[in-house]
Amino acid sequence: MANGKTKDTTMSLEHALLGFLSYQPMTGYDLKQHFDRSIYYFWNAKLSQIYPALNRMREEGRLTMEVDYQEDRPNRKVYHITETGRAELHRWLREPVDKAPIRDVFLIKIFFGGKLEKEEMLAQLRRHLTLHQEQLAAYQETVQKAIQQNAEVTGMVREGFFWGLTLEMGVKYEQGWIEWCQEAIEKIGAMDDDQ
Amino acid sequence: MANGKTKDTTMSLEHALLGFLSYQPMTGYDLKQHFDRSIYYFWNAKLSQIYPALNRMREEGRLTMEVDYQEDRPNRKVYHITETGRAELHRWLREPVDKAPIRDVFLIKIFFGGKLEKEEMLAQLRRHLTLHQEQLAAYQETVQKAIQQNAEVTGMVREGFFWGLTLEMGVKYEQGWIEWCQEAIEKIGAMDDDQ
DNA sequence: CTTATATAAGTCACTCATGATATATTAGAG
DNA sequence: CTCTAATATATCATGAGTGACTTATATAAG
Repeated sequence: MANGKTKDTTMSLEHALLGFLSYQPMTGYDLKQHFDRSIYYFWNAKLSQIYPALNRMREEGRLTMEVDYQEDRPNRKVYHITETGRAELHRWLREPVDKAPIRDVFLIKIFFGGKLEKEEMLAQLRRHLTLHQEQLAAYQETVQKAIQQNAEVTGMVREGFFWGLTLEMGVKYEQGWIEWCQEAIEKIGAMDDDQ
Repeated sequence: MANGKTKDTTMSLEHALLGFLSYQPMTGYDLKQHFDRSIYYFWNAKLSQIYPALNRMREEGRLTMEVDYQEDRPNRKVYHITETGRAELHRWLREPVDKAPIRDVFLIKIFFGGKLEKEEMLAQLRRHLTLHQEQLAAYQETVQKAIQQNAEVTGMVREGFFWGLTLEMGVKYEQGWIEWCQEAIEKIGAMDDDQ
């Protein structure tokens, strides 16, 4: 308790917002679109979380806000990152981070799977296999192209490389689950029915 | 809004507690030990979460509580699963579940990695590679043995099979990360320094 | 002789995140 | 001609989870 200020080492949402605002000024609504179109598969937030976060960061001087008056539509509150904000983003990006805990409800159901009939368990596994296969296909089709296009249009080649890296992790993750589901289905299929 | 009661479709912690209590009656403290020694790598909880959860479930009739008076130690509150509790556990286990979202802070840092110097990025990746290698080793040594022993001692062979399945997923998960980190380090190493 | 760990039970304040709801306008589909 | 989706902002209730703290006693390690 020597340092007094605990501040924050995490605050992932706020830093993700800073990250997008470091590319260009945006409204809360715009930011939500960016989440939904790029990092949604490993981080996302509702508008009800984004707006208070922007206000907090404005109070801390990491952002400034400018009102874009519109006659036919609701006014846009456009947020700009400040130098303080950029410095904080860079500080946070360099800071080491622990690996994320898994926290998967499905694995609890597998762990206590001995309580279920063979067929009930297989139904759960087959359903999950399909979900992961669909997600993999989505990554390889939709997201892949979205990232490529964005990198080309904006000319952010270096950035595009890192966007691609996260996508590759997503692909690897889904492939792992698919393999595991297939192996598990095989093993359970080979089990004695009375066991 | 036709059904009135929203109740719960998730409530994973409560059902995990029911799962362990379906093996044998236990105290809150015992349950915490079981979490820490088996499913901690994909689900865990603090005692401050477990105690209120047990009280809620007792009020709902899924558990009964019996006080085990001790002279030299604090009294033990031993929780027993009821028939209602067993039925609810079985219902929940059969219920289909969505795949868990990834939610990994490290991937946010990778996504905005274009802001960092090549060496800063490599430091992050090397550190993460080590973390996942250590976790993999822990799974293959400690956890593997713990599950095997428990299955043998308790004679829960069928259960042990499912415990093993979750561990295999843990291993696959870590292997995926390790491969990805190695590939990412290689690619970044091969990048032009001025890029 | 002191400190740390294990056993055993909790409470309380706080953060993070979700879901529901409100308000206001326009463009487009049925 | 009505209804829905999209644009844009925001509040409120609730739930899940963490961390700090409290109260005891027994034992093991330094």
